Amino acid sequence: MRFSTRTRYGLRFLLRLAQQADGSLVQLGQVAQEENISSGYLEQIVRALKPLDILFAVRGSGGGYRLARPASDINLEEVFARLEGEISPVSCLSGGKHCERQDTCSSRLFWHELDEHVRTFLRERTLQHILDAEKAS
Amino acid sequence: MRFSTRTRYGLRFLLRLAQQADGSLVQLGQVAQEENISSGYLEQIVRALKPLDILFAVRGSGGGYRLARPASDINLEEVFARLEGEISPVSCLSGGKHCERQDTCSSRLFWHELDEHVRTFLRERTLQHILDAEKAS
DNA sequence: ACAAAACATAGTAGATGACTAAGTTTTAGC
DNA sequence: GCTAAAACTTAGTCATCTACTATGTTTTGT
Repeated sequence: MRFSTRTRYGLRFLLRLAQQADGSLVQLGQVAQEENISSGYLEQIVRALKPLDILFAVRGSGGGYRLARPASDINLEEVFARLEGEISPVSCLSGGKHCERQDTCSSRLFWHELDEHVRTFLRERTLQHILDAEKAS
Repeated sequence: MRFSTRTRYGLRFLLRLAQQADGSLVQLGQVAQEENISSGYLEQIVRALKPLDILFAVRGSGGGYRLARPASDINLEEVFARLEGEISPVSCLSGGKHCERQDTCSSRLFWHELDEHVRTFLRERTLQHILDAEKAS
């Protein structure tokens, strides 16, 4: 049940942007250096996040990224679903896939509950929550 | 965050044993056939569960498996930890591994919370719970 | 003795994860 | 306009892991 580096790096990147309370631009290359992540790899990850409309990018020299929405308005379910591909613990819960064992499967309900449990946790947590928790500790 | 077939098949096998309310023996080959799982693969999985002392095996002709403890006494955390290898969502939470970013890592606390959230869910759920939930639906 | 079961190890093909390489496009500053 | 710095994009690669298969050995009821 391990999350990929994609998700971990992506989260770190977003947190880095969220830390700029003034909404100033942050360059991807700088984050990559600070966090010891290959910048090429991080670019792929950031690209995967673009369709979510949580990033605002300025191209060209002097450009960079900032959050397109307040950190308190970006929950982790959407982010994770995008980066991880699928959050569901088992494939029979996702997409339109139909499992022929569906009717007799005694564990299906359990997987569904676990799925909901994790989703709810992620949905209720925003980037701002993580920042606040960090400060509090 | 997908669970492997190891865990899914292992869970199905245990549920199959739990269904024998009278504690009668169930053969691995039979379960493999019923559930459409390769018996060789299922054997590996079952072997991984042995150190947990939740299985009682009778060898030789006419042999089979049954649960060594009541289904209500087998929680899913121990089972999953065994089959999945590690439940933790990120490696810096598991084992003695030390992450050099530990002190400055703003997401570490979050990962820890998520880890605990899932573990608690699994710990509070037993094989019996799953059977009961199935009957109720 | 034989068959049926549990027990055990090694090997393998395909998928996936985690990147690297090699570009193109946009824009600020000179 | 030229240059440099940044965002943007695609394709390829290497190693690890998943999900098996193959091939046994050992135990035990009949």
